[in-house]
Amino acid sequence: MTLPHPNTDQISLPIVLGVLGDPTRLAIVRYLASKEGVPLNCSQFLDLASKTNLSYHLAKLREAGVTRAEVVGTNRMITLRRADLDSRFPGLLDSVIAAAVDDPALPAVGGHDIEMPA
Amino acid sequence: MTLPHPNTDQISLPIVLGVLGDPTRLAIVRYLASKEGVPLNCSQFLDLASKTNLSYHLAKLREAGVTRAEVVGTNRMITLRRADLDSRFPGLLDSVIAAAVDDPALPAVGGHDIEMPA
DNA sequence: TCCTTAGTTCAAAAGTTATTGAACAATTGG
DNA sequence: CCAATTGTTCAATAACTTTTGAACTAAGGA
Repeated sequence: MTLPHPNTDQISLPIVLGVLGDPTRLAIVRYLASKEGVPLNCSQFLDLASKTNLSYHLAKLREAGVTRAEVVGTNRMITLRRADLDSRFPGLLDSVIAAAVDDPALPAVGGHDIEMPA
Repeated sequence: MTLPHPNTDQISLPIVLGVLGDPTRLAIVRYLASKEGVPLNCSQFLDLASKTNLSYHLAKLREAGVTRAEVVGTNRMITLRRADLDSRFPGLLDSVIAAAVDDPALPAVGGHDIEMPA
């Protein structure tokens, strides 16, 4: 069970820009960047949209080549395709993320802090 | 007769990305970047779309803060708002343009060379 | 003034994207 | 096996975007 992803050389500039031109998806990318290395499942993003709608936005990000989704049990572990994006469009992701970090208009993931189980 | 433009601090990241996520508009921006310093009028871009449609795309770019349009007689002289974009989103425009220059899928402005009057 | 050039505006049509809820599938833990 | 968890798919709808042609404005040159 693997999900379809474009190869690095198939990643399209206008498609990536179009996909990032949505506040929900930009918020997802910003959060992924802030947790780089930590694979996150889809439920992390339920602050941003309904489950169904997240499935849609996460599929857009994956199909554009911005994220990778690995199936682990019933979870999809989502990561940024940073190395692929950096090699395809040098500097682009860094500048987008830097700008997104400073954007107060973007919705936030996890307004309340992560709870540790007791 | 001046056209409405956002202030630098009103330029929105998702709106800019969304506006650039269109091959016609990305081709316009790429061409403007290749002719930086030279103000171009709208007719330069008629290779890319009909006059009416260009008016629409150029308005989108202007309203997003990507370009500036100055009214000179019956012409609108279009320039990239590079300094404003660089200050608002450092590195973003450079990386987008660098990637766009290498993108063979984008439509070209002026497939034939500019004709000098005899 | 009349004609041309440059570009806009408007309304309609076509196309695309986002959002929803209900139903579904697959894995895991009890 | 059963129930819960995780996420997808589907069809419908709503909302937005793109494209078009016809009509228009405004400036400039003959």
